[in-house]
Amino acid sequence: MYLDLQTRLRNTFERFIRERFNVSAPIMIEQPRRPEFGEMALPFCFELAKALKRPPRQIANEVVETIGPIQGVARLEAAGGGYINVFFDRTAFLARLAAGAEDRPAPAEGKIIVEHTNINPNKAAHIGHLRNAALGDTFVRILRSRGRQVEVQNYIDNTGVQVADAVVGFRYLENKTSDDVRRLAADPAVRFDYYCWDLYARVSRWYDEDPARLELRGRTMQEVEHGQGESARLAEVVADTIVRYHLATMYRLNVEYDLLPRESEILKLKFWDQAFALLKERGAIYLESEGKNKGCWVMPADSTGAAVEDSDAAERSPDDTKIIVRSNGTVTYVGKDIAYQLWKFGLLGRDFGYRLFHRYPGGRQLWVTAAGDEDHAAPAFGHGALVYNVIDVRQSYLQNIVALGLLALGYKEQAEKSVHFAYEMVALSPRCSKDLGIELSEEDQKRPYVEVSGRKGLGVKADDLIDQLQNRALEEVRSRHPEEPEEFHRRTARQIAIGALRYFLLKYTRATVIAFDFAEALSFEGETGPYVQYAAVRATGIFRKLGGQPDFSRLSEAALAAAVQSESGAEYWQLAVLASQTTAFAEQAMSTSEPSVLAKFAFQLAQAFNNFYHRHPILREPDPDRKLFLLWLTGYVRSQLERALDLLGVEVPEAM
RNA sequence: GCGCCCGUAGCUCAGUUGGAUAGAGCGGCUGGCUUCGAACCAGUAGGUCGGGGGUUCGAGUCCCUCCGGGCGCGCCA
Repeated sequence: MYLDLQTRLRNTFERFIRERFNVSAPIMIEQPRRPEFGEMALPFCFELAKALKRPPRQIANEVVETIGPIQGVARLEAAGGGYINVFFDRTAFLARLAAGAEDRPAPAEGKIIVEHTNINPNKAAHIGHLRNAALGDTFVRILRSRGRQVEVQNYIDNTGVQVADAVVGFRYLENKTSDDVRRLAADPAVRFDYYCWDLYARVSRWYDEDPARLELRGRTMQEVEHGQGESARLAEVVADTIVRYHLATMYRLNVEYDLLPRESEILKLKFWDQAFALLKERGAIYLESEGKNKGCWVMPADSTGAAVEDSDAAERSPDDTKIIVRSNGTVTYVGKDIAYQLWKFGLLGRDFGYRLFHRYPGGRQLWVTAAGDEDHAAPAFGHGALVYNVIDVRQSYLQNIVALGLLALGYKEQAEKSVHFAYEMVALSPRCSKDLGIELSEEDQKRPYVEVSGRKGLGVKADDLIDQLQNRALEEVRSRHPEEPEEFHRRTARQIAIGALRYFLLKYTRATVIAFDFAEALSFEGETGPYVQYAAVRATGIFRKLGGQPDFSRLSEAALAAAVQSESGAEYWQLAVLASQTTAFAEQAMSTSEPSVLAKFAFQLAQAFNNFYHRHPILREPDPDRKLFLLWLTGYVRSQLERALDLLGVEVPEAM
């Protein structure tokens, strides 16, 4: 609705100024600062002033006088130094909203692959992982709402060093066999992921005490990669068990996946060998014959991961290359990542096998890669037209190298369509570290925040935080609704806790470091998820009291006109027109890859509704036509709040 | 050293490819529950947008420079 009108305006003005002034200019549309300035403001006359060498206000006047009527627009007004303000035909706009008109997404162009979460399966998830998943999942929801076909992948590095470290811990620090660990993992009294969290920190300290012990890690890693023997069996138990924990944790936050591509299959199916052959064949990498990188296969790249000027390989500085294959013949992490990225675009010439891993209660199927025991009825994975990798900003260098690898292979388009969806880390505020009982060095105490470290066991575990939020919410819900059954208390507390958590993680822009603080994260007041949920719940409450939805087909155009022209008409109108912008904000969140704009919008709409709710006692409205209108408006705002929250992955409770 | 990011109210943050009088939340102060349930609403105080130059009709936004902070740049992942 709103978006359609915006598009219509843009096209109309573009055509008009091209015909009248013989210039083409992009038409920016912005939100006026104040409601008296109308619903949309166009500042393009300022731009035109330069080309035409005339004062902007004069151009604005001319445009307003000569452009003629535009469908859906009541009037145009030249304002300020040269703005054109657009005033909608309010009654017509509301009538179309009431008739259920909606903005349609533009036709989609191929599959989008979004990779997110990607937690090393050797310990419990922490708050940093939650930010990744919340951002990734919200972005996916937004893409899907705009008609895009999306495949969500959660990459599992089940043969990497971190898993090897857990194996070292069980095998050499605790003298456990794979059967012992299997029993431990199956013991309902043990939180296996928490157990591993501590074990991982212990192993890291154990290495620090005697660096010679790192040799054991190297050997273990090779055994794990090889896929056979006791270490490999142990690794499988650890990784598989912890992946299940991670999926359960993420499911608490309403996050689901389509596919778990695993490193073990990348190895078994020789993805790297294929990529290596391609890279050599096309000259993307070469064997270094001298210098410190002698014997390594390297790719030209500068220290930011950007391409370097063509020059003779012999003269190139070792600093302008990135090692892809080590001198001992083993491949680096980026090498495998290049292979994986090629597969995502369907460029590798090789595919995984798949088998069904899990069926979510809502019906979505989660598949995992397989080799040997695959199910041939699996859907077609990969072959993306556009790929988003949701990884924190510290991975920029490696993400650039991956894209550069594609470019060096001649896949310019796919290199451009490899998007690093970057975000800043979640760190701990000094106060938070103190709350956790963490001793900080003097140096760390002076810092604005402390980095989370899995190695040190320094961080807030995801499930601990969710539990805390849930307990707080539970207390609150119980005291407010003592008459309701325990089942209601638990369900509602969960919805509120997740609403608070997801909103908290999404309200910051991606470039902002979140210095985690319990007081802020645990708040249910002010700019929080529960505030927005509460606004929607209040609207529900009105209809509950009323005993159901009235028949809105009885809402006449005359009643709409009377309402917007009434004393409070401007208020009603502003609320309605704000609510009608849900899709426009979703579109903006998508095009800027910035979910926070949608979070901010949801809060703004909730705020507007709460104000309206406070000022207008709807059920006591004496005029039946007006009452029907107010009920319609309430229902409409509620539906839009629910939509916005759904895109943020937040549910609306029945009552709060 | 090179590259990227950040610096806006006491605190935490928004600020729409440069636009109209810089906005929220928290905290402070004042007021509002006989109600569609106050997880709420209203009012109020609080700003040389890190400093300095520049670009232009117009700069929190772009450029340069300085200051302060963070993160990258490994035969780790």
